[in-house]
Amino acid sequence: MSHPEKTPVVRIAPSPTGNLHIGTARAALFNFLYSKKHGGKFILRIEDTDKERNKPEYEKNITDGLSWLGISWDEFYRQSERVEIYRSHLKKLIENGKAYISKETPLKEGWREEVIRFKNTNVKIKFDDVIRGEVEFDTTELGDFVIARSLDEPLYHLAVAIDDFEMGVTHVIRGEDHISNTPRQILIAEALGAARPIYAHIPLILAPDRSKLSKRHGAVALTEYRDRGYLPEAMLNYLALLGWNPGGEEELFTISQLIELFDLGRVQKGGAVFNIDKLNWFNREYIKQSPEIVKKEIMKITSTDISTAEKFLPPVLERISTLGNIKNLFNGGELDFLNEPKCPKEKLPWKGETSNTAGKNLEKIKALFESLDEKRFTIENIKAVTMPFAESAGRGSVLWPLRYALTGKEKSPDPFSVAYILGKNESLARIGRAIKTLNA
RNA sequence: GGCCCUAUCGUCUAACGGUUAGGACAUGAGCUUUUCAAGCUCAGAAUCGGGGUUCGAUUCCCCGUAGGGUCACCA
Repeated sequence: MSHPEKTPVVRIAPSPTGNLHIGTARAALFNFLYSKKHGGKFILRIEDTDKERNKPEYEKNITDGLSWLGISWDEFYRQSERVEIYRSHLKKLIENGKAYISKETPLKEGWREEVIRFKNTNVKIKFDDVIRGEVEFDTTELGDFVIARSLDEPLYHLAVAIDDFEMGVTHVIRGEDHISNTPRQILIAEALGAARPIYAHIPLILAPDRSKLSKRHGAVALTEYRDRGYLPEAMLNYLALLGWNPGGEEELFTISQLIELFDLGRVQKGGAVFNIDKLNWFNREYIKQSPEIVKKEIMKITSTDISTAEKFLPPVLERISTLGNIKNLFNGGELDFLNEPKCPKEKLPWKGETSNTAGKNLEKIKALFESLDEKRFTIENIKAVTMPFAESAGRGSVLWPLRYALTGKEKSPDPFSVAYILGKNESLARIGRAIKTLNA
């Protein structure tokens, strides 16, 4: 199964009637991995035969999304630019008696009085699905289905069959929702005299309620995830492992490793629930490997310089699963302490202790901080000078007032990290103000 | 409803018919601890049911059951 006789030609065929769905993105990924692994060709074909519902911005969203993921295509087509090809095949089908012009009584508005129907031979169609094995349909129930509104207006099944034929597509790797379309397309392909491609129907991506993932379940557009601050490597890795896995216990893979390992035969049969927690985990893993991106984001949000961003990096990395989370951290979140904090007198002392104690402890800290020159004002050194005193006077008694004086927040990173980020002068200034408050 | 597909922890999944049914995410507990986050350790958690085949079924077959997909002059 993983040793095709000929060089594979695969394709992804989205229609520009909506943004790139993550299910389509995953289908594209499987096609891409398969073609790269076997030195084949990957075609992007925009299925825009429905003039009513197509929009150019959706096509852009599709190409943007694929490019973002790192999926590139070898050939690009638009069905709307291929009417001549469909027309000539259609004519031939009619001449051969495989299709015919049919007079109709329109049942719906917009329906034609004349369409082109496929002459169904009412046979049983059996095909071998790489993932599912043998699948059989009785095509009798399909009747003489409509394949075109007119010579210049082909419908989906016709356009697909002709294109797959003309483009030499060897493997059709697509979502399971297409499985019932397959017999129709096989029928048309046979009438065309085309070789039958190998089919592989991959399981659907499901919502938590196990229904087909759709907009009502939240974000389904790939670019939404991009915009929320997921990294393409994380998304790619997660999507690849949804419904497929290489067998071992490793889960983190680069795209080239995925190409190396990919095997259609190991694709799962059942649908896979899209689990945002797992995606977040992947994203955290990749964010940790991309500190430069995080630094830039910090600089943008806090409008500070590179050295401050650098100092913020560790606490930020500990707290985010997406780039989008960074903003919250600095806007009212745990790292929002760059501006001068308001420290009410009653909040400064540790549990059940007096302002007097808090004030005295802060005085001592102040002296300890002053003993460090600016160059030596690092997390390690701050901790080294502070901890012995904190141990003797009581950790909470010393460290809570210190942390609160520096941040004015119930929740924040530890006081040593905060002091380091703020720097010696600012830290001393804040401690000084807190002492004043306590003495007032 | 017809047709088709599917079925291992809550989720993603591993296990050429022979394993104490493994891992990851999530969850819970403990450790650490000034708050928070992180980290570390541990724990709970699954083969849908019933029949076969077999010395032996998660694995193969059949029947149920459940879930999903699809039934356009959309793709």
